[in-house]
Amino acid sequence: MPRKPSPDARERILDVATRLFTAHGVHAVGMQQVIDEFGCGKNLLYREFAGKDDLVVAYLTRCRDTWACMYEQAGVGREDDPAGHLVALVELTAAKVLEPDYRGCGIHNTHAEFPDPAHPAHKVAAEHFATMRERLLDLATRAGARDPETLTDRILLIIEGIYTNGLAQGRNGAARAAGAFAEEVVRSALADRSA
Amino acid sequence: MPRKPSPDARERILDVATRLFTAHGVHAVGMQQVIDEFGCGKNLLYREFAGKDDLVVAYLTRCRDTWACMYEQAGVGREDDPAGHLVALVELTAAKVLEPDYRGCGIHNTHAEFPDPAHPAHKVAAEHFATMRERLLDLATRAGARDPETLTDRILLIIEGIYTNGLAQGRNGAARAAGAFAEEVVRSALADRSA
DNA sequence: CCGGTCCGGGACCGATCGGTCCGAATCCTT
DNA sequence: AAGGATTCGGACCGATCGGTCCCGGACCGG
Repeated sequence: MPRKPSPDARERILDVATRLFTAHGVHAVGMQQVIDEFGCGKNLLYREFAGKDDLVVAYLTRCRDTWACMYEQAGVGREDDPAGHLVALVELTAAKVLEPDYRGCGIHNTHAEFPDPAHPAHKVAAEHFATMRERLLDLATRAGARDPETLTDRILLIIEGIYTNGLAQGRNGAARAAGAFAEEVVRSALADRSA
Repeated sequence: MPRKPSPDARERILDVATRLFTAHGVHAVGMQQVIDEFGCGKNLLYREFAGKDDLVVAYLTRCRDTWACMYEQAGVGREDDPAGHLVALVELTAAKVLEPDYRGCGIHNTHAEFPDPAHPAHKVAAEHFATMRERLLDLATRAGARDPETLTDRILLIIEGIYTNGLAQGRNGAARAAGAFAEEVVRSALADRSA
C-alpha cells in the first residue's frame, strides 16, 4: 500500500469551482478552466466528481450550507427571540451586498441558469428554496405573528429582493433599506395580534 | 428592382428568439435552434442580426419595452394617483407570476447569465435597472412620500423579490402577498409625512 | 533501492458552438 | 416568359465544450 490519495482534494477543487462559478456563472466556466486554475490533472477532478453536473451539485450544496450557516449565525444570542432572528437574517443578507465582488446568491443564479426541472442542479436549488421557506415560517410562527404565512412571504420577498437588486444595482441599491424595512414588517406583523 | 426583402423578418425572428431565450435561458439556446424553430435560412438571421450578442441585445430591448408597457398600463386611470400607480405596478408584476410558463424577468435572468460588465447584454440590463429605479422614484416623489428614496427601495425589493421568488416557488410563493404588502408600505410611507 | 501508486499534463474523441459561404429553389418585377 | 434578387437549407470552418485515456515523472512504503 505504497501511497495514499490526498483526502482534501475534493474540497480544494470545490473551493476553486465555487469561486469561478460564483464569479462567472456556471455555464461560462469550463471544466478545463477549473483544472487549470486548480493546477491538477484531469484525472484527479474526474475521480472526485463524476462530471460537470456533479460538480455543480456539489457547488450548490456548499452554497446551501453557507446559507444555513448564515441562518445559524443570525440566531446566535437570539434563541428566544425569533422575531429578532428574522430581522437579523435580513440584515445579514443585506450586509453581503456590501462585500466586494458580490455576485448574488449562487443558488438563485444557478437555478436561473438551469430552467429544466429535470436537471439535478435545478432540483437541488428547488429543495433549498423549500427548506428556506420552512425555516422562515418556523421563525414567523414562533415569533407569534398573527399570520405567519404572510409574514414569511414578506420576509422572503425582502430577502430575495436583496439578492436580485443587490446584483443589479450594487451597494447603492435597495439593500440599504432592507434592515429597517424588515424590522418594521416584523413589528407590524406582531402588532396585528391585538387587532 | 425585382424583389423586396420582407420587412417584418426581424420582428418575427425576434418573436421566436424571445420565446426560446425566455424558456431555456440565453446560453442554452443555439443560433441553429432559433433558425430551425423559425424555419428560415441562416442567411436571413445573420442579415438581420450581426451575431448572437446582437440578438440578445434585441431580446433585452424588447423585454425592456414590455416592462415599460406594463408600467404604462398600471398608470392608466391613475394619472393623478402616483401612490395607486405604484401599488398597481406591484400587483401587475405579481399577477405575471400566475401566468403559465412564468420564467421570471428576462432582463434579470439574462443579467445574471452575463456577469461580465463589458458585455453588451450586461450593459443594456444595467441601464434598464437604473431607469426602472428612476421611474419608481418619480412616482414615490409625486406620491408625496416623506422619504421617496426609501419608499423606492422598498418597492424595488418587493418587485424584484416577486421576480426571484416567483421563479423559485411558482404560484404558491410569496407573490400572493405582494399586493397587500405594497399597499401597506405605500400607505405607511405617506402617513410618515405627518410624523 | 526498488516496485507500485498517484497525479500532472496533454493528446484525443465526438458533439456542438457561433459564424461564413454557396448552390439551388423561389418568387416578384418587368 | 425572362431575369434577377431573395431566401432556404446545408456544407463547412475553427474553436470550444465535456469527457476519456494514457504516458511519464514524482512520490512513498517495503
